[in-house]
Amino acid sequence: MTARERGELRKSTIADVAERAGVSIKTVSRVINREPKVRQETRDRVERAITDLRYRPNSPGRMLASRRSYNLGLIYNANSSYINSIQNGALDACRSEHYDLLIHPCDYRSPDIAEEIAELVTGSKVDGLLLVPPVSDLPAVRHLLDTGNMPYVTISGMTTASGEWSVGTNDREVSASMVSYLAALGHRRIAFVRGHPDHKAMSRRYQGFLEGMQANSVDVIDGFVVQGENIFQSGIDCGRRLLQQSPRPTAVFCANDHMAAGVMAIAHESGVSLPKELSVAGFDDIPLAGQIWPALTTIRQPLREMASLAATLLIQRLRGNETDNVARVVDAELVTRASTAAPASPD
Amino acid sequence: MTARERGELRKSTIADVAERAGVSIKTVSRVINREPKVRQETRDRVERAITDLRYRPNSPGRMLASRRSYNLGLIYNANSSYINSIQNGALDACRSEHYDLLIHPCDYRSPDIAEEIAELVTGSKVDGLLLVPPVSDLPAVRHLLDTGNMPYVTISGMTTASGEWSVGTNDREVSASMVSYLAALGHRRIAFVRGHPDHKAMSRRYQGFLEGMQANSVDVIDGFVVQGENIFQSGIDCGRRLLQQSPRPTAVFCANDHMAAGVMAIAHESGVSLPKELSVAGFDDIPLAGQIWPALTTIRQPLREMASLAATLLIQRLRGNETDNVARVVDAELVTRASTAAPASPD
DNA sequence: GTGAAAGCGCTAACAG
DNA sequence: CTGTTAGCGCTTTCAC
Repeated sequence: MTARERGELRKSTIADVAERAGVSIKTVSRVINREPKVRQETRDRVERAITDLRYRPNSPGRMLASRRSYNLGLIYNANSSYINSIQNGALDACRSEHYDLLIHPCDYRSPDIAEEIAELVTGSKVDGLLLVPPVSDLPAVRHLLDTGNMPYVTISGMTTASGEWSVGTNDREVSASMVSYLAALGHRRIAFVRGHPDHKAMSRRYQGFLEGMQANSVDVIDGFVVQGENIFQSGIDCGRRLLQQSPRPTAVFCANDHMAAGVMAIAHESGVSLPKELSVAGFDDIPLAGQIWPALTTIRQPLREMASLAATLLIQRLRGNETDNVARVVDAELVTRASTAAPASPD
Repeated sequence: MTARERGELRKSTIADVAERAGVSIKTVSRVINREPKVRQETRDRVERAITDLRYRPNSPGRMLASRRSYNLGLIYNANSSYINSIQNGALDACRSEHYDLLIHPCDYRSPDIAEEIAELVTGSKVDGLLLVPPVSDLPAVRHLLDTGNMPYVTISGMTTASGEWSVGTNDREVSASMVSYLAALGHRRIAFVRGHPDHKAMSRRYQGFLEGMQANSVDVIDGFVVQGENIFQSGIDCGRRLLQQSPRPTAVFCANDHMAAGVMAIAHESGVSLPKELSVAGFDDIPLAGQIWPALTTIRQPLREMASLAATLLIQRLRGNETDNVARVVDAELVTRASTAAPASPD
């Protein structure tokens, strides 16, 4: 009678299982790890013992012996509002590959951020890293990734460094297509609210705006491009500045949804009717976009899918399945809702 | 010359540090773990060696030997929209106590959810659990917690079981005070949108609504209490039903902010002006609440603080600092914004 | 197919 | 205050 059967608290170990099944611990290990070379009859016997004893492999023991944690580390800036989707995507992949996710928010202005990240890998808490901007764009972090010999994949990062493992999206192209959409509605006075300068993706969106304007032969008007900071309040501020222009823009394209919500709030407050007098468009398609009124036309950045793909790539990398194409791009798509319409009085 | 100094990839171990500092590995261990009884001079020497060798303690080694993971597991339902605040709160506490957070979303309808959770603890991946409803309210999970001998703290859960480690909030009382606030504005036709029946906290909010109505001698009107499901769309549905009543309610109190946003959207769409013709109030104070227009009057549920407290309690529990008062309550507070006002034509 | 032996890197218990 | 010894529970290596 084992300790377990006597109702004692001691967890059963691989040795208990081996004894009960009448095999060696190595064989139990093989069964646990789904190794092929075990006779079916033996496998069954071991599995029965495992069930009977309610055996569950001890994670630290396995980690120590195998030198793998089966954990991925998700590194992000502490107050990112996008982390939810990314996390969910990463979890989607982890779940199917039997990995766990250790989340590690950090202050991207902290001086020893690279040290902190390195410790996760060097201390064997995680096998690899998933990184999100702006943390992933920091020089110190770049240097760590380039030289530190640690498996990683970035999500939505700079995508400039060659050989970098990354998953990105087509910010620029799709931003241009938003401008085309607005132009097709008849807008000629189109404003743009730029995103935070520390986020490289934001510059790409601005580039896309410029390209779209040019492609549609719409002039970029002085004072119609304003600098925001990605948050709601800066949308309010930028919106106020834009509404003071005369003539006003008929459409505002914002580099993210939070700022678009701010622009809409100030428009409401100023008695500017949406979308009749002002069309507003955002970028990201956060949940808010569908829940404000009028519902926001935006661009769905497939963050969850991107993160899932990133985690899958990372796990492949950890397994040594080297792939040639390590920089992947997932397409974003235009989502038209009620916040955009033809301008009331086309030029 | 050590391997490290030769630029090799092998990570240095406690033995390397001991050798370099001229002490035993046990002394190095003491320094790492901040144990008191080490002479300052020795400590300095060890610390220098650690720096020189870029030594970082191997987590699995320490986990295996100490039988602790220094990880907390955060268990929540996969598509919870509140998890962000909770996660951040838990991380606040973890960070200062040198714990890491392993996140574990699950499908609360899954039959083997208890097994899944048990495995985290039994497999020594985490030392203790932080649980959020509805997962924490499931009978199978309750049973596991009651009998499984695993350290845990629930957040915002049932708070009925005595002896349960929990952090809750005063949903009922504060819901009543929202009614008092609306009544003080002059509202007499107050509607309520109930939350998802699987969430116990939602029933408490409804109870609070009823109590508030009674305390203010306001009648609960037939057809003014409707059943929602916590999500935006159900707010739209419930709002539509309420607006069809005649006379209409002058105020709608919703059991959460998502539903309040839905009510506001359908009001906008129906040309009902907010807050003049209809006041809307929510519960939770999610980021959305401040970003819709008009900004939503709601109740700030201090989820982040609650989670931080829960994690702190859990860590105390893991350290054996038994506390008498294991059920804590953190007060929620009324946040008045622009979505509520005196009714246009008081009865 | 299966097993025996040797660690993985650390801490616990105790000895000094 | 410091060191020695003996594992923690598993995988790895290699032998059979």
